Amino acid sequence: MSDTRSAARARYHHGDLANALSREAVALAREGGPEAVVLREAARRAGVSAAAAYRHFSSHEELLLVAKERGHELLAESLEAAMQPDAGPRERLRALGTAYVGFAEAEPGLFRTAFCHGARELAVGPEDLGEYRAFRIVSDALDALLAAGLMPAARRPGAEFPAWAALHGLALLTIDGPLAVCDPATRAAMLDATLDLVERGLTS
Amino acid sequence: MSDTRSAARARYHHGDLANALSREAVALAREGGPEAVVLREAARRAGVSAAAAYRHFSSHEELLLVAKERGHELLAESLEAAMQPDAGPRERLRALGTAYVGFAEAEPGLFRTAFCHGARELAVGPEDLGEYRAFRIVSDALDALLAAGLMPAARRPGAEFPAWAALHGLALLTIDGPLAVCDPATRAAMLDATLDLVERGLTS
DNA sequence: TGTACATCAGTGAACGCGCGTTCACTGATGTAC
DNA sequence: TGTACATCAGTGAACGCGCGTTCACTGATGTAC
Repeated sequence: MSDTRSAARARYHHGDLANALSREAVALAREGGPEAVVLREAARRAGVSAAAAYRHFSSHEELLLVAKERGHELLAESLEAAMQPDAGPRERLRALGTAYVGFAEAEPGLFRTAFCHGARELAVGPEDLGEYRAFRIVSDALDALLAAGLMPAARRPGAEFPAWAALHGLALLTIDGPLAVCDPATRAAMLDATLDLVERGLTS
Repeated sequence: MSDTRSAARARYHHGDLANALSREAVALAREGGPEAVVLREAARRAGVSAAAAYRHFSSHEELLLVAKERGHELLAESLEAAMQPDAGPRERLRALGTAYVGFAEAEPGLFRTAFCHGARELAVGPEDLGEYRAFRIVSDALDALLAAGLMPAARRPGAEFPAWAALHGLALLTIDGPLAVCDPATRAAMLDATLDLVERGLTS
């Protein structure tokens, strides 16, 4: 009762193994990106045999997918948390971009996992957002920009992609590319320049 | 003499093994991205024992690095080939962006390898371009834009990053993200929208 | 021009490793009567 | 309330696999005399 978690682990029946394995998979992704999401290691950390994982996941790929989806979820939550609703649409957009790159810097492993190659792509188009919640959030920010009359209506359709692309690209150049070895001040300046470009590009 | 290559392979001394292994490493990257660059497989394809590779590369990482660098090289060549010098700076910039995303689509494995995590990052800053030739090319295109008076001088320093980020992000969303499952027409439209955003963002 | 020899670039077998996955099993749980 | 039994969630050993890397070796090359 004082420690239900370790008590649960000590029991022959774990009681919550599916969740525990998912948690560990996410922790592994966090620490080492998609390659680090190893079924045996997740089981090890959950205090359980490797075979036990197969009662809850049909394959390694399925476990990786969980980490991937959780990565997208946490990214989206991070974006939502960064935007206070009373701010103007321009400020919201900038806050969004800052949070996006900030998440990638703070959680590179998870970010890489969320966007890693393979392990099933989620279908999505300019109007069908699928499970990319980050996309939905960018979309809302652009709607706000449009509603405030800061953006030509003709430019609105599909504008999520250019905006997202700029942020996404900067995030990747920051964690895996040339900006990875730059000092924080330079990185902040480049983020600012990118936000300027996006803002100007949308609102001209 | 009629077939120097296979003759060379048949010989006990290969004669050009370092280059052959590099070639195979690039081929593997092309086919399956960085994870596919496997030292043993490169040796196998070169018709040589795995151990032989260690006469020319000190480790698997070194071989991977070769593929990585070659990826950057081919990307740069592809960009250069896409720009005819008689075009105006705006057109050159668009051609550049189109070629960048086009390269990623045509050679996703190589593109992913070029920008893959780990295996030593090359130092580079806004003024120190390092070995990223693509960066230099983007830089030149922006210089041309500036020289033509299409861009405020104050905006020029460090402008490579926002521009590059937008293209890079779109490329990644195209090969590993939501745009991967879209039809070519949608992809082309999103490329266009991104080029618009970049152009407007730079020249306003 | 011919021969001895150092050097170099290969061989192939083996090493240890960690992975995903399967299997026959066993201990715990909970339901039917 | 108590007992028989089906079901379920674990175990642990084993499978085959392919990897990077090392080692003692050997065949080819080219240089010195």
